[in-house]
Amino acid sequence: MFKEIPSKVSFPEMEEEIIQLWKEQDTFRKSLEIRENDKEFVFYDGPPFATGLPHYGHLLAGTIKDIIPRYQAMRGHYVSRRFGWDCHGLPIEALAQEALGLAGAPAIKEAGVDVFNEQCRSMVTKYVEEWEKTVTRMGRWVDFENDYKTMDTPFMETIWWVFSELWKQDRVYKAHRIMPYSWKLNTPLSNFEAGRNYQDVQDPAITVRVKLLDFEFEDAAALIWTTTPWTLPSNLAICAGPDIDYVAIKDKETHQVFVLAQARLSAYYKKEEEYEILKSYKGSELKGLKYEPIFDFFADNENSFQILNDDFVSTEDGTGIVHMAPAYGEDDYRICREIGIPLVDPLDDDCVFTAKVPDYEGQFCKDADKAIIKALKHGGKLIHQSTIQHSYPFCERTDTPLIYRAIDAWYVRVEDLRERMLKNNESVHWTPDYVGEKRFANWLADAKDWNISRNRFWGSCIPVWVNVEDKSDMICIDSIEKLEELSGQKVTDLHKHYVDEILIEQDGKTYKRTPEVLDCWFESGSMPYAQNHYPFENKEHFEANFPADFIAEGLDQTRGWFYTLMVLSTALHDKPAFKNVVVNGMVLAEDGLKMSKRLKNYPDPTLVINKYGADALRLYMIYSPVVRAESLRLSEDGVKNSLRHLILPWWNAYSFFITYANIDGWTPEQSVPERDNLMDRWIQSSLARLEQQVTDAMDRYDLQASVRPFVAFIEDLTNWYIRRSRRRFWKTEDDNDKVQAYSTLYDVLLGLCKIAAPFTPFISETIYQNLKTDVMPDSVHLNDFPTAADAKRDEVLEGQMAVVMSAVEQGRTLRAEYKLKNRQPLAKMHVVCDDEKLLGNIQVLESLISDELNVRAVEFGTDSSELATIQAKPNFKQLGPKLGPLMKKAVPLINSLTDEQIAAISAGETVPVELEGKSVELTSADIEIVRNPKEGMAVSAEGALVVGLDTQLNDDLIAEGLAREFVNKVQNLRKEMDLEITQRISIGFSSDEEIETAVSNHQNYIEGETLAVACEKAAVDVENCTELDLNGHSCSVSITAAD
RNA sequence: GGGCGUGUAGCUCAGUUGGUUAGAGCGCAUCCCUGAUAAGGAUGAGGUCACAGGUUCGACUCCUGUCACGCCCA
Repeated sequence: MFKEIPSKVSFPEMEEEIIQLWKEQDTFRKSLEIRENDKEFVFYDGPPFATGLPHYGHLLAGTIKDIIPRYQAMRGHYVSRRFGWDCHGLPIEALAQEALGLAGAPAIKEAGVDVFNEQCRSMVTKYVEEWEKTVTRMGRWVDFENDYKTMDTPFMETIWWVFSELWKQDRVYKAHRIMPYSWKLNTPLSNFEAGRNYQDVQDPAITVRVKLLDFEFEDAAALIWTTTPWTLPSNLAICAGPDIDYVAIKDKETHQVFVLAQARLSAYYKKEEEYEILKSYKGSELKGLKYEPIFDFFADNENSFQILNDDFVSTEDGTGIVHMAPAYGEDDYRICREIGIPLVDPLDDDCVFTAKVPDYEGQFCKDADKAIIKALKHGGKLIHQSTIQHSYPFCERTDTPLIYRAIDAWYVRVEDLRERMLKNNESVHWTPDYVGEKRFANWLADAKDWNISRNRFWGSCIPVWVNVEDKSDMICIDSIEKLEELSGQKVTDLHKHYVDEILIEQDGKTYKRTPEVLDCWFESGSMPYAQNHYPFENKEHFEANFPADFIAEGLDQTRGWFYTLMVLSTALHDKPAFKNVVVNGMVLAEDGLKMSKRLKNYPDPTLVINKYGADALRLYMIYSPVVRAESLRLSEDGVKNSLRHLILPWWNAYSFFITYANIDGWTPEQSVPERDNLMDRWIQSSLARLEQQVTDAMDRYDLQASVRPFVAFIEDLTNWYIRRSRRRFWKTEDDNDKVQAYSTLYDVLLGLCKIAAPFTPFISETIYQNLKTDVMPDSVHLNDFPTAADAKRDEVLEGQMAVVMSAVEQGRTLRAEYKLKNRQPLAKMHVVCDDEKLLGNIQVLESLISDELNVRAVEFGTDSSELATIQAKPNFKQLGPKLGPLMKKAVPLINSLTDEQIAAISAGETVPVELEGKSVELTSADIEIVRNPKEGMAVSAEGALVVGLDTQLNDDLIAEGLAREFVNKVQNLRKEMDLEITQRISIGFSSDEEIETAVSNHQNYIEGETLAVACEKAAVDVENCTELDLNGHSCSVSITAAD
């Protein structure tokens, strides 16, 4: 006996039970153990920041990261799945700052880096429990016990090793980075922090003339515009856009010659009469022109004081020529660095001018604006002066304006790796392909050196110790052992507050660690090595299992994890770090906007799971374009739909099986291998097809395509196989056919569980648990994925069935059209097809058609002329290339071919047609024959198949129709009375003569269908009788249970 | 501003190497069936395939441009 299925099933509750079962039986661990000696399928988990609760993006990625490993495990691989936690970086620092009430870097330093870092450490695990709960609830199998944390000492030690490898390759260098800087706090801020306090301010906006040297016009000057006059003493270049149009003009009032962008003329002159255009230039033509330094503090600076070109220049404001002070602007820095202009920074830590600029020494930079403007005016260099109101970032803590300036930074040289990275990327299989071939490849082709240092606290430290006397003298540490050896101290923790205390004394020199920590992307990119503590441990295992077979993350990781993995694996091993990658798109709210806690525009994930179940949510997400990097508008209705559309029908099929198997006492031991019934062979073939389709798609990592065939299969199973086979399970005699039916449905349901197991692990398990025998593995997930599909497929039979289904569909359409309800039997149906072979195929399945459409006989034939007319249509695909431009003329000719001509062509003859004086021979391949039902007949035509219904009714048919009507009403009454399916009854009825005759003529049928021991004309018992309407005849019926 | 992607029915999405009647589900309407019952089935209405050009005998599909949206970068 199978376990009875409760009449009301709650999928979420069922899932909770399965989670409990897996926990008790330790199924995940078992699934690993049974594969221990098999080939590894290597999966890397990209570590999430656990600074909040998981959202749909995580659930989606988690589902993908579950399905593929589950599938690969069932395909016979050992798939270890270690969860990863990203512990370092700003998100967690922000939480710690909040908890400690510290508003910025100086406050942290003041409170003590040790206090702060320990706070971070204690908070990392804050959400771990919730994460584990949700991830587990989604059905994801992942190892939380052997997880890796980026803050673990072994992990951090490997980070040092990775860094040292780059160092050895001379790939690490120090340069600058332009960052927002708080002069009040003496510290750089992250761009993230700077973005949180914008204020509207007024700044001076001045236009300055820069005297051009050796220009074709005398006394000519380029005009530049700036809102930061204090950066002008540090001006080292000016920049024009290469494609922007510039003009040299003569100011009619001052007779001076100015160069500026043509598009900006109107900003400086109200009328065209005020100037004369001398000549036009492209920005590229101005490139290289020298000019006289605005101030002479740095007049000797290398390569300086020339016009440069860059695309960043716009003509939206200013003059179209941009002043460059490389120490104070990101573009300035980048462009000047490319050309080899060393930066100058005459400000001290407080942003006060130093002696390098003696005129303004001691003045705070912004306060010097006035004096600088005055000096410019004095020197005749100021052309225009105004003020501008704009929004500008301020320091959160001190409410003082931030200064963008060059900060010391560490870089990894990446630009020379571009070609190797591109080559390595070619061997990666991306899903979808364009992300790798276009998006990622483009990004690699233009890769910039990677800034890996952060002026923060909670992170892996840059393992470089610098000679306090000579900053160019540095020692790179590659292991704990080495640091202990050089410092003579025991090293227990690699965080900043520990290692900063460690000094190295060597040859009488003292070395102190550089204060920066590493970008946490450096850690995620090092994860393949660091999670294994490579090369300190697991050396062989790592090397045998690198790169990973599979990773999966969101599209936003193109420049994140995917990139850093590629940079480091290319630098260290000249290989990609992963062979296959699935890129998912973003999950949006139903309104197409980002999900927002504030707007509450999305349903809480937990609520959705508890309402519809994780399987439904998994299916919904996977069966959508979001697994192909497109965005998904998540809708609760969609989740509901996947439940109703796939899970419920599947469950109903299973429930049907259990109900009848238990009634008949059928058990798997009674299973037989024979399949005499074509329906049985057909559904097994369908299952085999499903198996093939899913395997194909999964091997391509195409998840959406893996789910799609389930829809068709569930349809086949429920709406054709079971519906058409129900009677085989109901019939009372326990014959061979019935046993085969049970055997088939059992096999199919069991097979379906296995194929669906990676996608819907819960319902698959639930059904499996009830179906499995003692000799089968304890869990569906411990099975091998079915792969014997080829043997079970019968494509001929599948084709036959498709035609039968088409015939039935046409019959249904005709019944609907002629308002003949299915309970009314019809005498005859015509199925006509001039393809005898095809017809023969259908004929085999005659009973399916007659049964389904409730017709007494099906007449098969090859001559459709009585039912339909035929017409020829051109076969465009065939004729198009043959006729070319004559095609249009040929269409009406072919449409009007006579029946005789069509018959001749289809008989294999060729028929000549006149086209523009040319004769064209039409062959059977050139035309398609279309059949049109004759008017006034119940006929339908589709392709080669013509179906006709005999709509004539006689007394006999009407009587049978009434009997069926009678059965239907009685069955409804049984249900209303809540009778057991197997309960026997007695029927008493009273009605007119026609009904009486109908009932008595079909008494056996009625009693058989309704499980009645008697069905007799009886006096009406007013108490227990129900008044029925049988096709217009009234009838009183009373039903009583018969022992 | 740049790279990539997306735009097909009211909604969510399919649509094979270009072939003339562009499909499915949901929703809606009408009907059917009900011993699978949180069911199931059929039929119908609903589309200038974002827009504009081009290539072609023929374009949802290929090319160019425009617009809208998304992701990343600047």
